Amino acid sequence: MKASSVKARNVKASNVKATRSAPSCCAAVLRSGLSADDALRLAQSFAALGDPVRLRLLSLIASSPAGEVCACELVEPLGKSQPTVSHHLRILREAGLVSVDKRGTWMWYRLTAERLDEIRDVLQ
Amino acid sequence: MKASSVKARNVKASNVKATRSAPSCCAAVLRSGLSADDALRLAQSFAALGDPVRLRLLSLIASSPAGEVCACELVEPLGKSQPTVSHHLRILREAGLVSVDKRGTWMWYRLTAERLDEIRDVLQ
DNA sequence: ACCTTGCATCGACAAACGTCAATACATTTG
DNA sequence: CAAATGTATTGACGTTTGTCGATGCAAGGT
Repeated sequence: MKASSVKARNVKASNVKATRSAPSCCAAVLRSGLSADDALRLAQSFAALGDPVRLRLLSLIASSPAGEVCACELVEPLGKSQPTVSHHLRILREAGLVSVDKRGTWMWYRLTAERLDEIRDVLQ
Repeated sequence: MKASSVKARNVKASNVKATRSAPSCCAAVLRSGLSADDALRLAQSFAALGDPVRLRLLSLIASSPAGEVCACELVEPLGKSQPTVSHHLRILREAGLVSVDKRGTWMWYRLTAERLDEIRDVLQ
């Protein structure tokens, strides 16, 4: 019993700065140890998926026959304002989950399959 | 004021068996349409994964040889307070990502593989 | 040039979240 | 019983997040 309760109480210390390189490796996170830094980066990816509007955005883009969707087609089906949709698309972009191609006035979004694969593998 | 109700003796554990729960199947979300309701439920699961502390908790539990870990062993390695760890464990529990077994004074946590599989499949 | 359209950014606001100290609860032990 | 220990809950706090209206900014069409 008494498992180390008298240990340092305040170890706020996130002294972790020795970021392990090989950022994309971290496969099978659920089987090995996970550093605080790795956990933070990964959590940001999952957080990007942790919103219903963003999931519906991904779904809309994914189910497009052409593999890409103009941003102008993403506002109405979601029932959110245009700035809100733009905001969510930005988060997906920054998380590497979608890429965008500007053609004329239009922004065409498509999924980034590699990133989705990476995230999926983490849960393996 | 979530007014947590029941005292989770054995937690409702996995009701996921061969078939998915009642709501809907929502497999391969990224290929078909996603209703607002489905998106909300799914987003809650991803949101549960969207925090570095919770990812490290899952990692610690997953990497345990016995397949389960006493909550008392999860506080110190995270450098967070006991209430904070308890809070995160609750979120993981409610997301169905871990199950808990109370033995004596101790709470033993283990991963819910089925739920992790479900979530992973959604990204397929 | 003007006007129109598509999209991003800004500013503000409420709601949700992560965190901790204090406290309550439950179980084991003396 | 009482004391001790492992966990959960409460209450409070600062921070982050989702949302929208207003605005800015390109690019096209007239």
